[in-house]
Amino acid sequence: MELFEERGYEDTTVADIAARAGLTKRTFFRYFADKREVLFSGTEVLREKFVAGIAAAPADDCPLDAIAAGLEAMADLFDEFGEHPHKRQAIIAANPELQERELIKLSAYAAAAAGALRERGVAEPGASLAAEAGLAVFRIAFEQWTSGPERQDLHQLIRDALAELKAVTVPA
Amino acid sequence: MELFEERGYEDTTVADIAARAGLTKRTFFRYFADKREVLFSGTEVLREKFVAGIAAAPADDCPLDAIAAGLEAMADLFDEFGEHPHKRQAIIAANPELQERELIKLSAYAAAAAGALRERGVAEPGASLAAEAGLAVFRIAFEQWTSGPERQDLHQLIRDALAELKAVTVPA
DNA sequence: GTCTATAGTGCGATAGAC
DNA sequence: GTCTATCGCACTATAGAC
Repeated sequence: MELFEERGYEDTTVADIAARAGLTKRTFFRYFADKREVLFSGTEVLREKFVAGIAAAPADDCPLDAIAAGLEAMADLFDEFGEHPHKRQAIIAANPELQERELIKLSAYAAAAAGALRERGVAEPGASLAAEAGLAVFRIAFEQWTSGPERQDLHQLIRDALAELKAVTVPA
Repeated sequence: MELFEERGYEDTTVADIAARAGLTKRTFFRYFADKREVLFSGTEVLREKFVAGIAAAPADDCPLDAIAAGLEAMADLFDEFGEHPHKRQAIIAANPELQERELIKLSAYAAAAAGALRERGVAEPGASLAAEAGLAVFRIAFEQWTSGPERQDLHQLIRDALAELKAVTVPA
């Protein structure tokens, strides 16, 4: 993170990162599958919270509301991360290759969420659709949270986005 | 496509591709920003159809239905492509890096669709949410179309997925 | 067209923990 | 003595500079 903030992601080589950590390039690649992954490892906690939140949602929640419960559970974690998510997101926003990795991670979250819904008895393709729609809610809320003017409440942004999604899916 | 089908994407080098086309590696990179892009260039037509379809939707369509109209317009094109989309998708499905590129392209479609909705007077963040949800519909329908058992109707799959999405967003 | 930097891999050597 | 982490080095392919 220090190096990425100093010189930017592209101008930081894996050798630079390894040297700063007191290791060699070879060892870096023992821990991270590729250079991008260094910014994305350690996010398994988020997915676990997400999935657990879906499982713990009230049984009579509709699929999308169950996903929303998972998103809010996940949002709890962000409250404890301080400035880190904002800095990290700024780096990602500046690099298309990092955005690609971000998208595939979110896509994995959607797949996990769809699985959690199926556990609740939701059939396909409804489970996958609700999961993807829920992730759309998260993307928009998170984007507002990181790029927005001041310290906003991520939970509230998620709830607002969810209501907004429901509003655009019914005839005007 | 020939080389990718013969040896797989990973085991085909840019030099191989260039040689098969009677060109040099350097010329390949004049046409394609990177190796992956060779499978994704030429898709601008799809996005244009998509956006035009949204603009042409009935004025009283709700945002999501306008997106659906765009998706169906885009689906018209696939009817003319024969076996190509299925072959292409099989190659993409086998390679995570290609999936990343696919996701960022779809994300660009969503951004374009959100723009088209704003042209129709839909405010943010509703426009982006409807666009992302609509793309979710496309992803699921397209996935069924390419991986499904037999020659199915993409239009019908899109309509079904749309109905399914609406169903999972309302209380049970 | 040439030349170079960097990502990423394969393999073997080495050192330390238990 | 075994197991594991790091290292060193050679090598290929992408990608970009000139």
